Amino acid sequence: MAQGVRIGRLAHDTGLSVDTIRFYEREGLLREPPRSEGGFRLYAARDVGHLRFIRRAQELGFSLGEVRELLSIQDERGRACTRVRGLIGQKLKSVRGKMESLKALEATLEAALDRCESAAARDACPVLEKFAGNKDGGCDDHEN
Amino acid sequence: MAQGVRIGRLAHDTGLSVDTIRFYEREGLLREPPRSEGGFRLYAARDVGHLRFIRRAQELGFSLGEVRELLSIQDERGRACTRVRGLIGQKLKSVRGKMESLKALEATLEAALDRCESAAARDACPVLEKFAGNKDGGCDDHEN
DNA sequence: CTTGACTCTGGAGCCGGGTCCAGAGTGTAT
DNA sequence: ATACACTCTGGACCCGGCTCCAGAGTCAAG
Repeated sequence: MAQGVRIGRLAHDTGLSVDTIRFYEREGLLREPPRSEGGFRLYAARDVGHLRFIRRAQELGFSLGEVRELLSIQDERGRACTRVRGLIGQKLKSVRGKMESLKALEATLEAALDRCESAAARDACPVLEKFAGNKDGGCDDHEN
Repeated sequence: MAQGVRIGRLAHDTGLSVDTIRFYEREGLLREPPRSEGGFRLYAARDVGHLRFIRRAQELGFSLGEVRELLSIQDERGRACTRVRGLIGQKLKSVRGKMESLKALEATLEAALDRCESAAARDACPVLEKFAGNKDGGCDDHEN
């Protein structure tokens, strides 16, 4: 076995499964590595970094398609930042939107909990009212 | 047609597709509505609110399974208050967890954006380098 | 040389969340 | 009475992101 580690080792080192790595290759996220005489994939150290990049980007909420785009951007250094900035800006916006909504939901759930704890929970359910924006009776009509 | 609107109208009013509404019914997210003589579903006004609830919860990142759970919480208000309280508490916890991660995500993205903005356009993109966390050359070794 | 772990390929399967379709029936406007 | 839009059912299909499998080949240790 000349240069490089086999896929199992790479999987172990990155915490991914062998299948996932091959899947990423098929999907064009990971270069096709050189092979051994017998056809085994032989990975270099940098592939670990590459896979970590993919995982990190994914954790940041980028889809595999977007990750592919980020990767392709790397090849066109120079112009890269403008586009990266755009992608990140978009993500940031959607993350902030989600946070807004979660904050509202948190408040709603807290209120519901308070209400529940102060016992008189036969009033209209604050969760439904807040969520459904349903003026005509809140939870009451759930007798299906 | 006696009481209620047909599915097309409901779809129009909620911005969902007819198929999606039937799908939600199959999945147990929407009650089975009464039918006309001929078998057409007849929806009441409250179903609009119900569907909006589902959409809103979904937008907040809840899976359909979780939405089903939220709906069941609503149905059990008053009675089973203990259980309701527990479920709401759980939800609150997970909402806070989600907010935590989104906050971290936001910080990361913001930092990335900052770095990006302060870099000269022809340097290697700092975001990509950071992402890769690759000490032996950052983005540079992407010759595939 | 044999054993046993590892890897190969191609393809199927899974989950979530829908979306589309055909063929038959319903409702209503003229 | 007839045209036309709408709705019904059941099932197939799609996408993303994996995961699993069989059957064949590879490699290193003993």
